Amino acid sequence: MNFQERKKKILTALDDAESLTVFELAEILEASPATIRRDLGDIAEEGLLVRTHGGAMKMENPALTGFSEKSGVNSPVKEQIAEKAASYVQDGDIIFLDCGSTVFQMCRYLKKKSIRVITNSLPILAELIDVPSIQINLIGGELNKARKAVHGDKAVQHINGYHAHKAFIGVDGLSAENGLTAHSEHESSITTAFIRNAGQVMLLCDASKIGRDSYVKFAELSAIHTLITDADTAKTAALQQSGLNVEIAG
Amino acid sequence: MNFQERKKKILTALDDAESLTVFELAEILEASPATIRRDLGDIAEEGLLVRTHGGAMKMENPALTGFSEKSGVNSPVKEQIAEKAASYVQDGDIIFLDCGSTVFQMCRYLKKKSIRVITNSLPILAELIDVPSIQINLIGGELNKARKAVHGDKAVQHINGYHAHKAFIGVDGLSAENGLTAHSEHESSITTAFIRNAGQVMLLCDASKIGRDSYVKFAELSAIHTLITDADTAKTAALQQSGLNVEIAG
DNA sequence: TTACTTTTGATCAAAAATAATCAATATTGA
DNA sequence: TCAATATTGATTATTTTTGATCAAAAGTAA
Repeated sequence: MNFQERKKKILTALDDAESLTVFELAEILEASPATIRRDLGDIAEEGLLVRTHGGAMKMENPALTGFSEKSGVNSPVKEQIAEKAASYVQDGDIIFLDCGSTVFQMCRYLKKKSIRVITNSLPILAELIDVPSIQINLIGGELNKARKAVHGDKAVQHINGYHAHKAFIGVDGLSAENGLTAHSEHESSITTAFIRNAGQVMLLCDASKIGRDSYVKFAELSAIHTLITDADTAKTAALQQSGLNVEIAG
Repeated sequence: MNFQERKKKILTALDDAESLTVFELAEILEASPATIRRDLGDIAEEGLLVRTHGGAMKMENPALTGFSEKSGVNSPVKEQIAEKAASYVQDGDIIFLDCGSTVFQMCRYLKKKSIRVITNSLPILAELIDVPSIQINLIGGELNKARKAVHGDKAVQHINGYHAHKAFIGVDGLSAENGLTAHSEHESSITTAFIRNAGQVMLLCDASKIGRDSYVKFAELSAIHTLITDADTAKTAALQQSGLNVEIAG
């Protein structure tokens, strides 16, 4: 049985029982306690259960923490990009965090830092709200329930009232010809606002999106200071020739 | 049994009994008094109960735990007030919901309605986000982690950008002499903004707060259209003489 | 007030659980 | 196929939790 299967079974089992011990789970899953501990540690880090001494308890409110359940498996690639991106954040920074699964993965690596986070993403909010060293400003506006994020004119105006040292953003498409593209104006207007009001803009983007264009063209390549990606130099060559600073993660 | 489980049981037990001794809890949880004392110390530090000499008491206004405030602390009185308040909400309404436990209880009774809710409270957000018939606007600004709500200048400015049919608010104190009073300026400035931008203002307030004054005086009685309370007419007489419309719940 | 009782917080040793390490096995990609 | 990588389970060292003990502090009654 692999990790994904065990994860599913553990969460199902915890849904019935309020809480279970490592040994109970070891018996249910026919795996060793060591494996169960590793699994529980990983799942707890995703915020889907509460680790206790000796076992685990069901999360009371997975409503807003459910980015990982929505996007299924967080790919190792996204994690590497997120980790690299997080390494650009220093204590004392004020940063914008866009909504999007790769940016969300940064949370893990931000928890040890002393920073202020300004975001429109509810999963990010849920993930960081219990970290004492991180202060949070929430972007207000209309709530997009599907994306678990805030958007709209009011949100853009609100972002314009802030200035951050760095912005970490995502896109749907990126190419030397068309710059940054998205598949919705709602999203792109928020991202544009982050770009406009940040000192440095870091774009997190996995290889699959490079060279691909979506239909809303919302920013030039020159708006970005650094692209953080897992793509190889062959794919990013055109971008680098356009003067973009590229950082390969992994 | 581990700490997380005991914590849950202690809070549940305290919800029924008003207060319990260390020895009573030790018996209920089958743990030693030393363990109970440690637990009570830790939980008290989180602000979820009041430590007394020899035991613990229920917190009247515990900081909203988690996003979704589960069972925990809803008194029947607050529920009656909340139900009555919700009966003032009609389909199509745009309403402001303040943060505070009584206003939060309204959520239960709002779920069948088709409305737009504008709020600064994260527990309310979490409670209503999955209701398809309710659209939500989130007030943006600085996040107060302890209260799980947004506040600050930006939040007030943001509220000023909206107009709602009705506002449902709470207070810490209410009297004919001093009007509405609060514990903190942060809270009161938000509530003031709701009052200023709503067509009708409904004040949800249990009997214990009537005739009591807190130290930040932030609005006149005349700002309120209807007081919804469980207090008897003896207590509300002075308020009614000042021209306040009083609705008794229950 | 003073004497007496209760409660507490600190300390400590025992027990339980965990994290780290390592070898064996399974999986993946060339 | 083989080499490289990842996963698993066992072993060991470390950490956490717990209950007992006891002096100090807080509460109570005279």
